Amino acid sequence: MTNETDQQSDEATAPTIDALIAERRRKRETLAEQGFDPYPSRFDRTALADDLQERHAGLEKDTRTGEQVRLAGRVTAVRRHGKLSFATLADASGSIQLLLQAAALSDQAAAVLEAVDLGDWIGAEGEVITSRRGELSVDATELWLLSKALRPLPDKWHGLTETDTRYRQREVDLLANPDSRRVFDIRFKAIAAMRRHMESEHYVEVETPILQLQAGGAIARPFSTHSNALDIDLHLRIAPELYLKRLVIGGYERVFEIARNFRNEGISTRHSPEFTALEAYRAFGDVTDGMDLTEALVAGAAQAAIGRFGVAFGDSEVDLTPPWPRLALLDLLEERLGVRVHPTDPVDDLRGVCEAHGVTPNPEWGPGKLVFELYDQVLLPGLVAPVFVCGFPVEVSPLARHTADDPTMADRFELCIVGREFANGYSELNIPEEQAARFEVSAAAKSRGDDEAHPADLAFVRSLQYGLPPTAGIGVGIDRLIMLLAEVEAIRDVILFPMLRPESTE
RNA sequence: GCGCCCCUAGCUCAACGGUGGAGCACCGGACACUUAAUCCGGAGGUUGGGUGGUUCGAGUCCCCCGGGGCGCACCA
Repeated sequence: MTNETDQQSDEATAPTIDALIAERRRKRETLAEQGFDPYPSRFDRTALADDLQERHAGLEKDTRTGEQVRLAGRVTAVRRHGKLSFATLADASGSIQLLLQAAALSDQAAAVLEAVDLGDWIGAEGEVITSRRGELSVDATELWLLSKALRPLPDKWHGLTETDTRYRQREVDLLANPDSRRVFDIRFKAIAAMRRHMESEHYVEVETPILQLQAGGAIARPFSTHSNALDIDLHLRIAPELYLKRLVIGGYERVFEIARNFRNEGISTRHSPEFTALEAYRAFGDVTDGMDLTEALVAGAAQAAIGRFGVAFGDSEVDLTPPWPRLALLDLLEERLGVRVHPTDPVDDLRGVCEAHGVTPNPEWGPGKLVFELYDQVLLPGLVAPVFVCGFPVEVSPLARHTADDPTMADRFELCIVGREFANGYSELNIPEEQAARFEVSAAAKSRGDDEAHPADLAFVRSLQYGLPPTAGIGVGIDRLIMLLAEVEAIRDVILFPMLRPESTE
């Protein structure tokens, strides 16, 4: 921290916070003047709070264990009683009480106790005991200030509620709000579990380009940037799909990437401009293997992250216990609409069905897109319990293999839970000529100004000409899965540092 | 992009259009078993910004700007 930065913040904030910071600085300087380093370079700890709590659970009150420990963490509470004080020390594992008797403290410990503020990082050494009231404590004889919190932490009881500050200063949110920690612990446990599962299935984790000449693999508007060295415009990836399939062509028969994707589109409770997806490709598999993998990943993530299959989301209670039904889209639509639709139906008929169910058809939409919109707007919202919806129109699946007996439908599934889509997968289209033809159609649409068309990627077609084996591919929306598991409704609550407008300078 | 709502001390919240308060945190003091410690005293404010408007008087009503939230539209 430089003086320049300090001065800036001094000018930018109200005088009272400056007074609070100045007071904490004064305490730090006092410690330094007494010869105690306020910023030691390291600290060796020998115990974690939760480990002590577990090992000494149920101990009688007023017990001395004889066990000497060194702890480190943040001070979250101090209760001073003249010559006896108590402090709560919180580390990454949990928290434990420090018992601080003036007569037992070293000179440094006494000075640190005098100078300590809520939020400071400290180290403590002492014997594990229980207090007269029976609380497990460390009867400290030594204290070290490890780093001072110059800024006061949010109210320990009420935490931090302003969402703006919670997102902009996530570190403060994390240390003030246990529920925020809970959500991100779920996130990281879920992702770790999925990674373990992929590893156990012998998938190789790979990294593919984020900066791409052409943003392919999905249908979305990309972010743009520029390479100075090459003097070319580039796009941030909207999906890793095409590169992952090229790796399968190259001989990596099972690959996956936990990929940050970027889409220059609307921001909402459910949409973040950068979001995380797990994409996986498995040679010699088809859409059925994709569903098996998806089911194992999601169920395994739930088990690892929250230890149960039941979740309450919004007004819904859902049971994620596998297996989940695999039902044909066209059957589900027939059941829901009372009429059987198919991409080969006359467009006007399909438009009529749309209108009858409150879907306003866009004149540009072909029959496949009309069927898809019926699914998306009419069927999907009612799919609460987990279900694999199988079989989607080729028209809206430009990279998926068509069904053996129906050239207008693709071997593709979507996983639907609580009326939302959580995963998507298909048997990959591996016939170069057919892929080229699909690109031609979509590129023509794109040149007519259709933003929703997939761009033609000739390099990818060339790759397919070297031979993509039969391959199953899946994509799982990680952020939305975490929302479901953590039972939170805003995508920003599961992203550590969500994209926000620039902070106001006023 | 459109509509509705929110922004008051470091944090959490009050204040009919009539002198901006409380709890926690902070400062000084007391206190040897507390745990949202307690008790006594004190300090802390350009009410998101606006030498915009209405009014005798604006935190409060209106307008503009900034940020955020929710809903709708696009999207996963």
